[in-house]
Amino acid sequence: MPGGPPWWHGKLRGWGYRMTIPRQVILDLLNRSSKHLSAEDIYLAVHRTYPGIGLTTVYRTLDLLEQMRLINKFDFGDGRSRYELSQGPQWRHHHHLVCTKCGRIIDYTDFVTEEVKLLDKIEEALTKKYNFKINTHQLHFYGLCEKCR
Amino acid sequence: MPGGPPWWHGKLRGWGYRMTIPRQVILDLLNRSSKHLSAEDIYLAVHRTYPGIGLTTVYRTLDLLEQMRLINKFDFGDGRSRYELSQGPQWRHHHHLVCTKCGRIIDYTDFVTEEVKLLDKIEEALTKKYNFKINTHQLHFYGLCEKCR
DNA sequence: AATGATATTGATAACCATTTCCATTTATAT
DNA sequence: ATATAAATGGAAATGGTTATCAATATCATT
Ligand SMILES: [Mn+2]
Ligand SMILES: [Mn+2]
Ligand SMILES: [Zn+2]
Ligand SMILES: [Zn+2]
Repeated sequence: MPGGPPWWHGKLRGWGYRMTIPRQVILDLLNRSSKHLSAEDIYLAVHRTYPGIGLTTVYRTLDLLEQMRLINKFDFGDGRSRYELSQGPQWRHHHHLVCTKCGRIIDYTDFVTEEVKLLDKIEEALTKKYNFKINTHQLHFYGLCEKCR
Repeated sequence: MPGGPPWWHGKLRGWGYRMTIPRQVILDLLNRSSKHLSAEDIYLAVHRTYPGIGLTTVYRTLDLLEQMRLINKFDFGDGRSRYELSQGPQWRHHHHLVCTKCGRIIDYTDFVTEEVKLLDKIEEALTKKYNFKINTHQLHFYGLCEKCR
């Protein structure tokens, strides 16, 4: 691993948190994954190399990273929360297609420019009208994927 | 209650289901409410007049109505599912503002025309590109409401 | 490099929304 | 009215997530 500490190293310190092995390992996994991982997914993946890391710590770390807004937390309706890195080198703003039959999730970036333009406009108007400070948004399309339709 | 059976009466029969008292009562409550009710909310409200209706039946009925697409099921992130009628006399297409502090949910209809126009266009393109049959969508803005910001 | 304050961890148990089970009741076609 | 399958409700089970707490690891200070 060349090139000094990863990009998120300073973020944790900046928020006054310590840089621990579980946090590094979990962040590294999320950084290398392009999937939408559940807490258990992460626990199992991490467990192969670091059997000492407990599920509780996974949950705690995910909560922490979500509060720092380093990751996004989703509920796609399958009974468990799922997480993805919200920023980083290869990150792009995107939304989701969710198959209600098999649970497959497709990231799409088509039209995001147009979407984000409209959403920004809406955000601004809603902020004024309802005096509501908007931090994030989620747009999900639900339906049947190629295999399931 | 003048005017014959309510508008949803035929729907259940049309799907081959029986019209039972719990189903009538739950649908009537959802029809009269403008809130986003949890299963427990519904159970408690219904329980005052019909103490015999059990929580299990509430869950079962909500599942049924969701499958029939008479209601929408949401997860706003507070650990329980919430439901609203998806059609009916006073229904209008709308999206949601969710306060991450107090859980307040605001329905808004501003810009829905523009939104829906763009979303329809996106839906069409995504359907083609990913061979994905889209049934519904959800757009949530998360932030802090007037009181909490 | 050793120290000490305290942030963090991991195992276990608790929590709680939702499901499963199954005997009983109810709706409806005949 | 009767028969039959659908629907119900209470109790117990399930499963993802959170609370508890003693043990451990981090890191500013020495
Ligand atoms: Mn994604
Ligand atoms: Mn609504
Ligand atoms: Zn599918
Ligand atoms: Zn609020």
